[in-house]
Amino acid sequence: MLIGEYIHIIDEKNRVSMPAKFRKELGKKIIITPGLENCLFIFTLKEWEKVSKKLSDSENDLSFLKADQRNFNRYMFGRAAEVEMDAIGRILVPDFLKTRIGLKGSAAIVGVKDRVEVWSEEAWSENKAIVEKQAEGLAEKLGSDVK
Amino acid sequence: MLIGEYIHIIDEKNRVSMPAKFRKELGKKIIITPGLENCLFIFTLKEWEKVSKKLSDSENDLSFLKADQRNFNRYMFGRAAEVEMDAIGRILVPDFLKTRIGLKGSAAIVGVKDRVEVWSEEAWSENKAIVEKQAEGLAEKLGSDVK
DNA sequence: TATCAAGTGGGAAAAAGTGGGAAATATAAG
DNA sequence: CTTATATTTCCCACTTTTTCCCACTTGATA
Repeated sequence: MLIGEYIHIIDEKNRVSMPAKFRKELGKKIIITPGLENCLFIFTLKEWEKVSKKLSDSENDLSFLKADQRNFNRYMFGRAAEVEMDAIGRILVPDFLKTRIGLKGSAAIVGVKDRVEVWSEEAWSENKAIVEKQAEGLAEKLGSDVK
Repeated sequence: MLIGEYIHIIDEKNRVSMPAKFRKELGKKIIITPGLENCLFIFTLKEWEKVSKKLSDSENDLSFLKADQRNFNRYMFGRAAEVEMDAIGRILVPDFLKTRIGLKGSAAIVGVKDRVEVWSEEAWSENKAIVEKQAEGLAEKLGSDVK
């Protein structure tokens, strides 16, 4: 399972180290796409397989209008890139994705179960602050509900 | 069952000894996450399995299409870490969790049935004082009620 | 007092992360 | 088509962090 947050540098060559703890699960090749809320999504090839199948499945219950769905698919597929890690676990972030989330200097690499998210450090801490407030109610469940 | 409180030092390498009495039940690998009221939760892998299954929408492969779900998953998984005990029962507290609860110097390690909580010593004694007061009131109420 | 278990501290080795140069490839110009 | 220039890829080296191991201390026990 991909969990935890790591702050890594993105260098002048657009390289970012994947946390060592993620590497085995991610594999050599990964898919990177624009995400939601100003971050990027990274999927394993396997996970991407699932996701893309679901997204393009006309039987799905996404309750999108067709035009919306087409546009969303353009968004997800049109800007997805397959990237390969180098020998020491770094990936190359394509320029248009980097620009899209205003990435420079430090990036937050966050494991979210089956996917990895890439944030600019600032955006990540902002999002954290917001979510923390919202999540207090939910978090209560975490402590007491579970048996 | 995990019970009792222990005050242990967190050293400059962010290591904390798990109380000897907890070690067997916790196992070698544990999951540590932010908890409620400014403490950290430690779960066994088994317990974590339950918690995460229950709280994340794992039945839905496209849970990332829902904003609430996205943020909750970030909250759940993004700030969790799997850590392994060293040969003599210490764990490494990730920096971002240590910072979150203002941990330094001494930590209170508290068994709460099937999880362990980690507090900064000060926060723990404050919390204890509050709870104790509440408990007195509660007991009094119970005593006078039952007649 | 000797012994054992638990907790603490620290040095050395290994791993992870970062930076940069050289080789290979691609792009553009003549 | 060839040469020159820029970009990308590959590899090596440095630095920092993490991990592993050993030793000391304390307190309880026999």
